Amino acid sequence: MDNATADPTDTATDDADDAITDSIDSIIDLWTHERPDLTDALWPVEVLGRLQRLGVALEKEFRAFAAERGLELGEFDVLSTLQRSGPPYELTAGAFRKAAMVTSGAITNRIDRMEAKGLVERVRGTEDRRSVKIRLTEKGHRITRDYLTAHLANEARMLAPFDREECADLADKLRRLLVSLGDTSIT
Amino acid sequence: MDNATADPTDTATDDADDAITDSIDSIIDLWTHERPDLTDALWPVEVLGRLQRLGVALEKEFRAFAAERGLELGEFDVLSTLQRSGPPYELTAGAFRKAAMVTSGAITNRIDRMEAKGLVERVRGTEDRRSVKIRLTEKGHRITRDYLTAHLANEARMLAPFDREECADLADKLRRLLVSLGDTSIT
DNA sequence: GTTGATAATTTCAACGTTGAGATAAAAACA
DNA sequence: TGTTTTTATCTCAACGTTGAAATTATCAAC
Repeated sequence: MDNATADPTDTATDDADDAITDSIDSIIDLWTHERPDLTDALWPVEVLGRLQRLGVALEKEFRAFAAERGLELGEFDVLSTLQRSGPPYELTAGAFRKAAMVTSGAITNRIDRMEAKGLVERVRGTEDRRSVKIRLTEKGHRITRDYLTAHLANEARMLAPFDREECADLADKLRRLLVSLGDTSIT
Repeated sequence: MDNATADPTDTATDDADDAITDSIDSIIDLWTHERPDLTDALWPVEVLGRLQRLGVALEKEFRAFAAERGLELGEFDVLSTLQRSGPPYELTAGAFRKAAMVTSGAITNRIDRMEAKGLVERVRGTEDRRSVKIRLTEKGHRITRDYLTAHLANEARMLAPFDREECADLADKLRRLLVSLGDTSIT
């Protein structure tokens, strides 16, 4: 709900421009008063502060959505990565590590749990026996299919404030930022 | 830490339009082939998938930046929240909980560590003795000041691909999304 | 074939967060 | 006054991730 200004001391701000503001506007407003010397250096916060906060908010949203369906967020990540890889619906642990941006220990842990749940199964590689293929089970397949439709509908709902053109423009800018941070195509 | 995969194997892309692609483009491409029935429902991923991925990437970036300076990411969060609150540079634990979007246990833990480091000190409220004021120490003040300048410079560097108008447009859209997700300021 | 280097995965302790319950003080009501 | 409800913080076990070390397998060179 309300962030920043835990104190009601902001009633002094009189330059009211009735625009709807979010928590980052509040934060920038506080900085402007406390450190006026930094006013001209605060502009990156308008973007990166919001991205940071959206990251936390979205993760919570998606985690709750997954929990309602008996899944951990990282587990859905593995399931959907497997399904979109296409037949035979199996990938190595290393592939998951890159796709999910987590360390190897996290992947081993996730696969352990998901194997216990019967969502995936480990298949030792026939050629390279160092690698282990993670294969989607029939149960995992079914759950992923059902989940995916609901997930996309939920995402569409979250983007209701935007029309398609705005979404496309937003997506383009976010892509440029991702690329500049080194998040290039996986394939 | 390798989200590398930046192999130049696409020097001879055959069917793609020469646009630079990121990991989300790859993911959407995979879905389009594996689940063509969902093609028209994938558009939210262009935005939310990128926001999710940017959230992870930015958190890693900021965490590494903090670690180089001997701070946990959450600790810098507390420090800067305190400093921008202005004199007397003290806030309650509850204020931090809202500002940082974390649970009470996390705040207690952070304050414990930061108190041990001498960055903040607990001051039991004189009026309401349930609440505990967290006050910035002189050492905490100094560290925050130094950190902040470097942090803003780092953020500006990350936004180098954009001009100011693009940043403003991006910020506006992100604000709208935050507000629609309930991240509003005091009205 | 044996050695050495490289590669993929697993193990495991340390760490931070979660979330429910405990503790304690203040406020509301009798 | 005493009782109940509400509010603020702390406690603590469970959980997932990290990151380095260990394990096991492949490959290259001799």
